[in-house]
Amino acid sequence: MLPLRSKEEVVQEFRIQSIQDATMRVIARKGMAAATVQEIADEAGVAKGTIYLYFRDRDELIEKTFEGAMAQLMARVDAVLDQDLPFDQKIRETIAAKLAFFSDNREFFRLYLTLRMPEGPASRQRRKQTCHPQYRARAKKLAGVLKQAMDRGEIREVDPYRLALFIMEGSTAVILERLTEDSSPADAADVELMAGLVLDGIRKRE
Amino acid sequence: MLPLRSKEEVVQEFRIQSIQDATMRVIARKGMAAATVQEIADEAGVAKGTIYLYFRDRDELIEKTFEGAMAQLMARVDAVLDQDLPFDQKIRETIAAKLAFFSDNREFFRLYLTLRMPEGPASRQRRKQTCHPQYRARAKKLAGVLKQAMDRGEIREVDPYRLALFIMEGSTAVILERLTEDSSPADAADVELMAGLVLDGIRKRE
DNA sequence: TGGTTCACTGACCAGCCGTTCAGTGAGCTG
DNA sequence: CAGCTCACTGAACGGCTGGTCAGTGAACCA
Repeated sequence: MLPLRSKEEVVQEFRIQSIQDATMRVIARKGMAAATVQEIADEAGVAKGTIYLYFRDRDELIEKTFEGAMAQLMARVDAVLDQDLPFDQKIRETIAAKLAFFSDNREFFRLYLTLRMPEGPASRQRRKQTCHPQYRARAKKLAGVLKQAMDRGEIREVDPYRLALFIMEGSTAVILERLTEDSSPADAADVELMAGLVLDGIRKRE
Repeated sequence: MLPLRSKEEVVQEFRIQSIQDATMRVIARKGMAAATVQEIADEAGVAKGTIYLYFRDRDELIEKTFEGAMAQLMARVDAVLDQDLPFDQKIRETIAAKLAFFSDNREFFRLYLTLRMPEGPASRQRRKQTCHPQYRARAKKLAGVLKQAMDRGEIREVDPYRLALFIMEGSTAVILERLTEDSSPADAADVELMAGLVLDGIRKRE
């Protein structure tokens, strides 16, 4: 019975994961720019050089780390959007999923903040462009769902992409605020607050 | 007849302004972290040392620059909020003011993005904490206006602060998108899109 | 058990950038 | 015009950090 992964592969994967986890923790503490390779190495319990066995350079490390975490969030949201649910339920669950994700990965939210938008044009950055990855892709996906609802006449017609941005960013802001207050009021109430705003906002005018 | 400002003061003010303008341009081009003092000096047409005659260090330079620009935006928004207008008009004009400001200072919006939220906890940052200044103050001011409208029964009751955040960030996202597309569709339409969403979203339920 | 491999280590290096400060010269003053 | 002032300059400095690579030793092999 052959194992699916060789022992080496398992070890390697474990290392990569440890280092990425450490990266997230350090960035959560210090912020993007101040996170040094040395500190990440210390946090991961390895030598600095080891990191360069698994990642080409600091930029790749951060990019990969971010992509990994982002993929998790997207997977959760996509799971909701792809389900066959009534429209308003999708909105509610999308928001709830995002909220749950940020609660699970409190530390991650700073990384998210700093990477959501690119820092400058591709040309001539001190640190090579550190991706703002599937931000648009996510917005477009939501826009698609909204468009469908418009076509079915469930909500009124507006520019779906801008509406998607408005919803995404608005709800993110509230969610982040919720995390910044260390208090943790009932999640459900927050979801209802936001979903209510959005759904009333785009309801057909009589 | 004594001049209100001595010649020296005028020159000094001019220098400070040139340097701050240059700072904004460089940050707009390169992003926050990659903006070096040397390049700012070149852009302003002065020697690197000169900058240190007017600003304690790089952090103070960036902070002051940001505060200056921010004050402009706040002044415009405050002007609207303090007027004696019907509530929905205030929402519309607030959004319009923000849109106009970002249009006038396209370059500024990157600075805004990077500074909107703090990068990390005060402790042990490579660059000393580079302020996220009156973000909360602005949100609270808007929250106050919303609260008044609730008290007067014009809109339904929800947590005013979170509502304010939702509106601010949602509309900012759309405005930034508008600036990123180089196209410049009619401003009025965008204002109506957002104001419409918000106003319907918080209208009293029948 | 001696040999070989190779993941891992961490001292070291090179370059970058914020900050300083001795020097310069334009402009004022007596 | 001599002398002084002081805003301004930019070469030099020092600290920091990303990236390197010769060395180490545990694990495996023959």
